[in-house]
Amino acid sequence: MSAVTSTVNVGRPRAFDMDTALEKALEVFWRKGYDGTSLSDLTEAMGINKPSLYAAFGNKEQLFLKAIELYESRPCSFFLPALEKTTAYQVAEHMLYGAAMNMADSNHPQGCVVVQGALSCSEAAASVKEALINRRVEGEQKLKVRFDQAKTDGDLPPGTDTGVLARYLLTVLQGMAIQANNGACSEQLRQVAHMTLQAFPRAG
Amino acid sequence: MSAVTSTVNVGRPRAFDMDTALEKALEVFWRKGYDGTSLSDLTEAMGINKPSLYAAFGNKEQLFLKAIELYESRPCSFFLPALEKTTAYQVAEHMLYGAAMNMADSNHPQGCVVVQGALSCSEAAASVKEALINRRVEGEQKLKVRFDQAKTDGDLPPGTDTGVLARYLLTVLQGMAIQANNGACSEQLRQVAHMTLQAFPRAG
DNA sequence: AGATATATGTACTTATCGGTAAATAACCCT
DNA sequence: AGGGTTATTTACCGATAAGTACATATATCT
Repeated sequence: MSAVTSTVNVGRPRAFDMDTALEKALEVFWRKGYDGTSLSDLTEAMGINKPSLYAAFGNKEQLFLKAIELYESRPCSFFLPALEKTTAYQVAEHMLYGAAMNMADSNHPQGCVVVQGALSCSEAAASVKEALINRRVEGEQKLKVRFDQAKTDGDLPPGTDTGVLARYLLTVLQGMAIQANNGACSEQLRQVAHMTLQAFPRAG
Repeated sequence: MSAVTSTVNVGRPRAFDMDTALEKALEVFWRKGYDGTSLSDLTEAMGINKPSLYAAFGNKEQLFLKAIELYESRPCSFFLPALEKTTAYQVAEHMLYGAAMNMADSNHPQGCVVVQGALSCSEAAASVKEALINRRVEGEQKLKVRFDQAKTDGDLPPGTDTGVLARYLLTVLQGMAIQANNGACSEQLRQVAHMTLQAFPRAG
């Protein structure tokens, strides 16, 4: 009776788990980038055939975007949780050390898929490149807003340019993604995190 | 008589200028990355046909590597010249402000082709990815050596960890490449450069 | 049991990928 | 003018790209 698509268990059940298949797709996109990943790479890693992929996820682009969503909502992600810390300094600290830990973790590809998934790319990938830029810019904006709050909280000096501070932090984080791709280990990234905090304005 | 390939003007002369063709190729690789660039993209931009490209430059991979060589030896490149400055601080300053100027320059693609040319890529691009990683790591090593010199010159405090300092600076520079791709303008990158120098140890 | 609905595997499509064979054109040297 | 050498053009190669048609398999609902 309902006009919306029913979600009852009718028809042949899916033979694979969508979440784990999406995890596999994320892993491939992360390692090879959008242009560098073929559908064969994806179906092989996900353990399904192309028609199943298309039926479940739409197409390559939509699969990529869903993988990015998964990436950002994973338990091991560090960006949004860091915003919850009580002071601006702690936010920065948590973000930088979280990145140092996560980006060089050998349990998954190095770096950050939002940075390296479609940086320089073909015209076919232009829309996903834009989507990733938006994610990065929105993250920077969220951090700026958090720092604005910190200013009214009094844990940042009144004269602080929160936009520059947020951009500086994001620049280092994005640079750490490149460093991780260079082969830098967590300890080396931690040292960079430590130096970065030297430039951070302490509680006024 | 000579055993080496003669360079006399024998045979039909090349109808295009190799240097300007290589500039065009660089521009395309810079904008689209190695995987994202097709031979059609290249031949169209360079104004030549595929056999001419292969005869003059070998293949796609060799053309890419030659384009990178050109990139690093261009007059507007800022990394190596900065190493010539007289103090460690001036080296850092020159490098950071040079990057701010160059990476957001709208006369060419944004960012840095050594960073974004083959970050996450297909297996076909694995060798060029390695080549770019080597370039980045070698740049970092050169900067460390320069800072070691600065330490003996007495313009860095004796306790300075030059490896960390070099890595910190490279991290920011590589992050600035991402920021430029995000659409950041030179002035915004200059602000990041300024903040970065806050964490820099001043002359002891 | 039979109808309906969804998922699956196989095989296919069209387009493009990187790369090349072969014929022709344009130069220098004798 | 003719031979030697190299560049250019056109047309092609096999492989792979993303995406799909279709027949079959497996579930629920009546």
